[in-house]
Amino acid sequence: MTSTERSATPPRKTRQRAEIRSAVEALDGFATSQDIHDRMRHDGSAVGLATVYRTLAAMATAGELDAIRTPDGQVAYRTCSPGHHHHLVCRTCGRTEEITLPGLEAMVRTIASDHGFGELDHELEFFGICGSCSRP
Amino acid sequence: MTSTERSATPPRKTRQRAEIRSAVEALDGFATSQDIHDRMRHDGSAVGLATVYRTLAAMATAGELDAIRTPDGQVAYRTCSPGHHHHLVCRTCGRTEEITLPGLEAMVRTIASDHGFGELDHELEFFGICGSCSRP
DNA sequence: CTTTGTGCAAAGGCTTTGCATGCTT
DNA sequence: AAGCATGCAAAGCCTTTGCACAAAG
Repeated sequence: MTSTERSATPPRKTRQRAEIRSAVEALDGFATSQDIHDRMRHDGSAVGLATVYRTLAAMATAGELDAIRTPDGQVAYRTCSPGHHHHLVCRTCGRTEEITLPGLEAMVRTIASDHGFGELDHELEFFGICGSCSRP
Repeated sequence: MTSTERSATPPRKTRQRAEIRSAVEALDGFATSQDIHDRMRHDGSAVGLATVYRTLAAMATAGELDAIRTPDGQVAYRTCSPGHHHHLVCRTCGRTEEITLPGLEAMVRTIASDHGFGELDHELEFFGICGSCSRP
């Protein structure tokens, strides 16, 4: 059931995968698979949409990308340290800022293990109204 | 654009709406529109799925419910919790535990205002694997 | 009586999947 | 040569929407 593959075959090096990686790394914010596909086509590379979906999902699973869900339900990816920072998204203009919550990690880990939970996935995004939008 | 209705017509009192409200309030965790629809049918009430979707969305907009998105993209609702607590959801068995993150509120508020953000909506749910599921 | 809510079913949008072919190893 | 990766298109899934009827105010 659960993916307990011992050592999955390493991904093959293909032109598409390389281009997709470049496209994602060129982004500074979050982008959906379709956004990335568009960007790539605009950039001259021809890659199938399905491939973009598959590759991004795989990269996210491999921990190379972070994936979040936008309020309207789309999946957005971003290259970022799978490390410890989250995002503050303005739900009016969409502007995104990175934030760090010092101490949160430890706090959560403690509480989680306290409840017997493991493999904690801290999907943790904040949505608010940024200064420009709240002060007309 | 933004819903700045001065005082929209108050919602009418219908049997369906009452039943939907009961169903949602009877839940302790999160439930999708379909979950609630199932529960209701199981409970003997006949309400259209579309009505459940519409009603829950309306209640969420009205601030009577909180809505989050599960990792797999569905919208889940819960009755607005009076206090500041969040949830730890097992992504294998679905079991939900309430957790409190002492100090988080202040932490977030500080950081948010630091970035000029207001009306912070701290939708903050954790998904992990509970003890029973990780230890077969 | 007028207006909003409900039901059913079809449409919509994002994402996944099947299958044949191409390319990596 | 063998097998994963890719492409295309079709299918899937959750959710929304149109329209006619029933119910609330």
